[in-house]
This record gives sequence, structure tokens and C-alpha cells, in this order.
Amino acid sequence: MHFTSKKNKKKVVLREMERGIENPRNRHVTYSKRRNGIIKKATEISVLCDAQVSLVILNSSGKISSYCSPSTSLSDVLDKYHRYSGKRLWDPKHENLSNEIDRIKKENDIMQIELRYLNGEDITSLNPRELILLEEALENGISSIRERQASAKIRQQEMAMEAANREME
Amino acid sequence: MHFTSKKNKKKVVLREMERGIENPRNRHVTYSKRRNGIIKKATEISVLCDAQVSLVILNSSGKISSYCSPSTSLSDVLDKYHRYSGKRLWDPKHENLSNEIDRIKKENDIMQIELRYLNGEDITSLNPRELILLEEALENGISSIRERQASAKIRQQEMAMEAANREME
DNA sequence: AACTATTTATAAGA
DNA sequence: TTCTTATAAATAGTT
Repeated sequence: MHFTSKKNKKKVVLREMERGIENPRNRHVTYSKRRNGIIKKATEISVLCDAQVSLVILNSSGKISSYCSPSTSLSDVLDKYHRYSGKRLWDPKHENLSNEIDRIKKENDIMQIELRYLNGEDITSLNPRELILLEEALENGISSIRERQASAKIRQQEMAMEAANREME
Repeated sequence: MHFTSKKNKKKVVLREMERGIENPRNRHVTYSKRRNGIIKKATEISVLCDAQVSLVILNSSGKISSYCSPSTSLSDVLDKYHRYSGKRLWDPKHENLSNEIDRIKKENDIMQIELRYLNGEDITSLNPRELILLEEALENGISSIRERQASAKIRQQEMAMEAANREME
């Protein structure tokens, strides 16, 4: 039984349409019913009118529901949207990434040039004797790096041991 | 005025639900009405239940209609769908670019460290991660040098062989 | 586009 | 969540 007249009911619905349903339980119940309703409508227009529908709904707590017409897929419909509407769905991200790549590549080029300059010469211009010297120099570099890594590791172990000893006192 | 009883009308609707509307004009009229209906429903659930809706509809001739809740965007809703559902919409493109960025960034890091090293900065100022990258860079340098040396040696041998062959003629 | 008989959706209550 | 039911809303066929 309803407590509102036809007239009052309309007013209630209008107020809710402006403000949304405040009570979380009522909101969720209404959400479930209407979500089912929309998905049913989407199914109907797909079959009845040979349309392709892509529908994604998130409720207020982020839960996802979706529908897609049979004989197609969400990404297919969205791809068509993307191509025919001229509007962008994922190109923005795409573009951002492309821009970032360009930026980094440019940095990269600059550094490469700097490196070649600092190395004094392009490696292809070195003769065999010079190549051997350079190889030795690089190997020395690696050795000193490995020593540093090893001693750092030993220091870590020593500190761990000390800490453990302190715990035991 | 309707020519069908309540019972018959239902049968008609059911038959259409299975087969779709054949007559193109009727189909298009019904499509328009129902498309408006669905968009209205989407608007209502958005406001009433604080939901986010992304809706794209293509009719049988490919014309696009779409709706998106206020306070968001199609790509935002689809991005959430994408992240929370685990299903992929456009990740393939996206992933390629991300990988490329990672690759270039790594190159970048290595060069920066090499530059610091070559610019005379003390190697002891590098942290362990930087040391590892520098070690990799130096090892790559050694590899390319060894390749050059190997191919130079092969060329020498080939030239020696040719010279020997010419001697024998 | 507008009308209207009818079906369908749904809010509230159980 | 599911059912019920009074009422609102959508819509198919028509003008």
C-alpha cells in the first residue's frame, strides 16, 4: 500500500532525481533494480533493432556491472566508437606515453652525444691497440665496482652481526 | 487504437524479440525511442544512485550515440572497468608503449651514471643500484670491443688467405 | 511529432 | 534477496 497520492509521489521522485537517494540501503536496492532494468533494455534494443551496445556501470562503492551485445565485444564497440565518433577514449593516455617516449629519446640523444664527446673519439675510429687499452680500462672499472659491492656487503653483514650481538646482551 | 488483444500483443513482442524488427523504417523508429529511453534510464541511475555509467550504442547502420554520467568521462569509467575487472580494453597498445618507455629509461639511467663517472665524479659516491648499472654498461662496452676485435682478426685472416692464394697462381 | 492503449519498470512494503 | 502491488514510465502502433 502506498502512502503517497499520485501527486505527492511525483514530488518525491523529483526531489530524489535532484538530490540522489541519501539512505545507503535504499540507494543500493534501487541501484540493483535499475541496473537490471537498464541491462534488460540494452538486451532488447540489441535484439529488436540490431544495435550494438556497450554498457559499463559502477555503483557508488565502485562495483562494476557491464553488458555487451551478443556477436560483439566491449572493445569492438568502443573501438568503433573511437574510430567513427572522432572522440578519444584511450588516445589521451596513448598520447601521453608517446610524448614521454619522445622526451626521453631526446634526452637520450643528447647524452649520447655528450658521452661520445667525453670519450674523445668514436669507438669505431680506434685501432686494435687502442681497443685493447680501452678494454683493460673498462675491466679495471668493473673490478673496482665489484670490490666496492663486496665490501659494502661485508659491512652490511658486520652491522647485522653487531645488532644481533647487542640483542643477546 | 490497437488491433491486438493483450494476449496477442505479447506474442507479437516475443516474436520480435527473437527475430528483430525486419522493416527498416519501423526498426529505426523503435531504435530512436528505445535509445532515448535507455539514455534516460542511465541519467536517472547516475543521479539517483550516484552511479557512473558509460554507454555506447551503434544502430544497425553504424550511427553512434553515447552517454556518460556527469562528473566523469567515458575514458575514466572505462579505465576503472579496465583496472577493477581485470578485463582488457586497450592494454595491448598501451603495454607496448610502457615497455618501450621502461627500456629507454633504463638506457637513460645508465648513460647518466656513465656521464657522472666520466665527468670525474668519484665512483665512491655511487649507490649500489647505480654501481650495478654502471657495471652492466661497462660490460656491454667490453662486449662490443671484443666483437670488433674478433671481426678485425677475421678480416686479417681473410686478407692473408687471399694474399697466399694470389701467390700460388 | 503527438496520441493512447497497453506493457513494463519500479518504489515501497513484507 | 525475492515477492507483491500500486503507480509511474516507456513504448508500439497509429494519426
